[in-house]
Amino acid sequence: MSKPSIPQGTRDFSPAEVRRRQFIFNTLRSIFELYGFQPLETPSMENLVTLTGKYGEEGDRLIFKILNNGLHEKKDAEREKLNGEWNNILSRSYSSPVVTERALRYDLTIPFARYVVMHQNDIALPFRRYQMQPVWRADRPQKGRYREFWQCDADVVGSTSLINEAELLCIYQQAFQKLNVPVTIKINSRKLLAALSELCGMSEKMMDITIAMDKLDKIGWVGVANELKERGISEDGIWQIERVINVTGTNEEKLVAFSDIMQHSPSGMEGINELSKTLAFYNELDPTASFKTTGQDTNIQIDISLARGLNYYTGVIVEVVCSHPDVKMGSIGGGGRYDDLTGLFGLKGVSGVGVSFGIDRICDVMEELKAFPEQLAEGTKAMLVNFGGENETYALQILQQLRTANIPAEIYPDASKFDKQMKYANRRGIAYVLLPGDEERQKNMVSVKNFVTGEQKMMSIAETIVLLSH
RNA sequence: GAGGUUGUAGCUCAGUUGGUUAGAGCAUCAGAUUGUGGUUCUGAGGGUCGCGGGUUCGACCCCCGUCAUCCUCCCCA
Repeated sequence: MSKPSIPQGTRDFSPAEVRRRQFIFNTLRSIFELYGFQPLETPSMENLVTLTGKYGEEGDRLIFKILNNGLHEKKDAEREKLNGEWNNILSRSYSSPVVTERALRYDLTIPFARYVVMHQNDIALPFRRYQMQPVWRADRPQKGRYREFWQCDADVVGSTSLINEAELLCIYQQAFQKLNVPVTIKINSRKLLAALSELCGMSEKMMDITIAMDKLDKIGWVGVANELKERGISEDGIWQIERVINVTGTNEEKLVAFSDIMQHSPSGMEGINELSKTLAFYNELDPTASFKTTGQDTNIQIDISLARGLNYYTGVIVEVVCSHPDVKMGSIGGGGRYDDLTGLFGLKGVSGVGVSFGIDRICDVMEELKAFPEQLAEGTKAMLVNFGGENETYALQILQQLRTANIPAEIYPDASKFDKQMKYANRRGIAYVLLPGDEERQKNMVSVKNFVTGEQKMMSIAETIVLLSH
């Protein structure tokens, strides 16, 4: 009598929830297609070696590994070896191809890079693809964090043009506009972060600096300064960082201030130039232009404290957060430029840039904001009541005609009590109930009851089809 | 890896300082009503109170352990 359950961090989706999620998928798909991206799907599992080492130390630990099967066929000697390896795995963070050589995908970017390398002769560069599939992480679940969740990614590989960055910003902008979610799009460059760590005289501490700075929103400058200290950043370094963080104003003003501070850093100037060009391209393409009165008020903001976790980014990085004051949710999307992603798999010199939508969080946010359109509940339009006997046969004939006319319809499969059938139709929210009884059958008609208004009228099948067709 | 929350019927939850046979709403089934639902009334079934141990004359309640859950930190979408 044990109650059934599902694994931690996973969810069932009810019919209504699936419809809401599909609304998001459909919206994104249409935008991706509009911008010329092509669909791609990759397997749920990858070879473990494809994934390890790509997401940093923390990321590696969160990869779901798949136990090898077919082990019972092993010879005794191999089984003994297996036992040894198994104990190793249990005792520490260790993996062995004897025990596990596959893993569930952790994101869509690395499998995409793997795909590009494997199919480099088949694809025309630059290659633009979108991908909407679930990913898995062995994280501790909590609000807005799941072990199985969906990502929708759009990436371009084989082009270093910043037009790509600008287009991806447009995609973010247009998507969240269509989804009715107010957002702030933060933008930064890893090159600025690299320059900043040079400025501090500690290039090797770039990761420490960026991780600490990324918490600015949460713990404030004092908290960040403390963390920087703990991470071994010098007083002078902290002062340099404070100087940069204190820069405010419009994007243009920030870029001017940064170029003043970083004028002697080639990498810093490069980052500034990238951001400036990206924003210039964006202004030409801006899908929200017609909604704006001036160019001043933009939700795309340069944010020097933006870091992004994945360590393969090298250039422009972006992150999307919901800007509604009542919504407390981490980032709902992110992405950036990775100069040498495919290099990890042996294909040098192919630069890529991409963005990702975190569907599950977007769905949670839209739920909270009641941002879904009302009319998503379209399902069965008409239900035929089952009166049994000859009337049942008659009902099936009507049902077939309705479906031929492309009207979503169903019959109550059992000749149950009338009120039970009516209650069922009511609970399902079906718009029309059709009553094919003795009288109707003899006249070759059917009584049509509108379940919203309660009105009922007997009419021919042809008239019924006309009524239900819109 | 660290800290906290919760666990009682299929679901959502009450349950007094620790006291006899653990309750409600919804859902299910049956009936008032074999052609009229969303909104009526009546009745029925359904619980090893997460699991294990302890304290006690007596435990859903107190203590210890354990498992599950959700949340916070870390990290991330």
